Amino acid sequence: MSDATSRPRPVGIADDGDAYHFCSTCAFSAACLDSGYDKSQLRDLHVLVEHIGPFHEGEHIFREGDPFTAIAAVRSGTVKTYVTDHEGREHVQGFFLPGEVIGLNAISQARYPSNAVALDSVILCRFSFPNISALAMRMPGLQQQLFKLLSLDIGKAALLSGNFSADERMAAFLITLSRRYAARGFSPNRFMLTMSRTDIANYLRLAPETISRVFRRFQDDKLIHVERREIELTDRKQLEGLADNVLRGT
Amino acid sequence: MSDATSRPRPVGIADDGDAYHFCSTCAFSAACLDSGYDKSQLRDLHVLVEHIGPFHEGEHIFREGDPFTAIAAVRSGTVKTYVTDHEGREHVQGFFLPGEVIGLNAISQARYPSNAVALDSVILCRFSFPNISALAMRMPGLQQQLFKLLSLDIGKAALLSGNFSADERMAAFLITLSRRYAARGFSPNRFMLTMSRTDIANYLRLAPETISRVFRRFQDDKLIHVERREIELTDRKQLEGLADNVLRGT
DNA sequence: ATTTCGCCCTGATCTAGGTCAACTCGGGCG
DNA sequence: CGCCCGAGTTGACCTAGATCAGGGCGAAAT
Repeated sequence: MSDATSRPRPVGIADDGDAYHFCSTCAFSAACLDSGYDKSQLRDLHVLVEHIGPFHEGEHIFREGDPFTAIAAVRSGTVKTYVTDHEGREHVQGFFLPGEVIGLNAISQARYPSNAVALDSVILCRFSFPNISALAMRMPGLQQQLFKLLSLDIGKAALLSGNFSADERMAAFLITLSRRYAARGFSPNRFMLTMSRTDIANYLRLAPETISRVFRRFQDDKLIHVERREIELTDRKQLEGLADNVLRGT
Repeated sequence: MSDATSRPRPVGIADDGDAYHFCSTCAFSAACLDSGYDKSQLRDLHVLVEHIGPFHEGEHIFREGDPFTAIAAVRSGTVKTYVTDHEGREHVQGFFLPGEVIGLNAISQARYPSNAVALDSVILCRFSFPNISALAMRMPGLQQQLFKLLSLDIGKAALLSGNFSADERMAAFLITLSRRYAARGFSPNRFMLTMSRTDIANYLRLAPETISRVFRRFQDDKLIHVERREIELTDRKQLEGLADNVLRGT
């Protein structure tokens, strides 16, 4: 999990006593807090976490087939994962915002099954998987957290797979983005689309032209206001309604 | 995880010394073997596993929203998982053959996010999740196995989500079924489709009529021979070729 | 300031697959 | 044995979204 150009910056844990804040954005801090910890565990955490980056736009974090060594939480920026098929068409599998974890689908084959690329400036919290799973053996909360994260991703992948119209898919995409930003304390109704129209298209299984047209129609219907990559959700109710079938209580 | 009509038959472990064979079909026996075990662990296994069923065709194993208590390995039969949307359309999420594990996507919300129904006569190996995850704290191999299973399901879900033609999807479906049967020692080229055309359609995001037509065309092209629910793959090479884009090295 | 280049938008057409309707067939049941 | 019923098939259309082609426009490079 590193490019030639990436510059690893191991940071570990400060010695000033607030060690449990070892990574404010990452999905594991809560688990570690919940679990309590002792001196020996803290030593483990110290070697466990490593902040890497920044990766800049277009830089790859890992590539399909790379040996799996670590999962990583996004600290800042957006990561896109994708695969390329025989005919060279790109299939985008997901976008990962701050706080979300990449690499979980690599565990089963011990290789990353897809490519991960930075869409803007990205900093990661890297966790050696052997180390974190060893640690999970001693911290029930951490094991639980890992199970939850994995289980969550199964559900996430199932969303895409349904049989939905372009409008439904787009609405679900926007609402999901909005909720994820909101969960991290960003504005739920006004944010940047860090990915291109083409990326969105490949993610939603639509043509880029269709993305344009749906945006246009949503805007004409006063559901959103979109300008370049800046978007505002102006009629959440309606959007949620459209997204409902796709998201179903998620 | 039980219907009014299901009849739980706890079986636990025989006292005759070959305790590690506590369930020959389920995905965890290998992990337990690998990990070694001691007397106290065996006591845990004893309360851990429970064979339930048979569920008969159409009988539900769990329903959307049911509180999550256990995962289960299919011992025999086929399980279909699905959700129903606002308009009453059914979205089939997966088919589970002997040896495969259902309920993994319920961990994150502590509720089953979908329905599970028996397509034929089904017997399950039920594992209380609190118990098995507690046990995993002491058996590294078991924890590893659980991580792998979860990770595998993420990848599986991603397959459906790609942007593929009806032919590609169908070929991938058949090849996948074939491989899964083969892995369990059944014939890879001749097996029963335990699900209806409509189920296949809902799974592949196609209309039932399209399933019929693709079957017909595949048969005319000598790729398969299908009669009622019995199918034979007569040109695996070609089918694998079609499926290639979808499966990509899987 | 101008060029260039990569996104993005928009209109005109095309098509894979959906929809609708009619028919077949086999299996359960009186 | 004949009836019924639900699953499957087949053919005739239709439509959502893809594809193709052309053009605009902002940001970086020259």
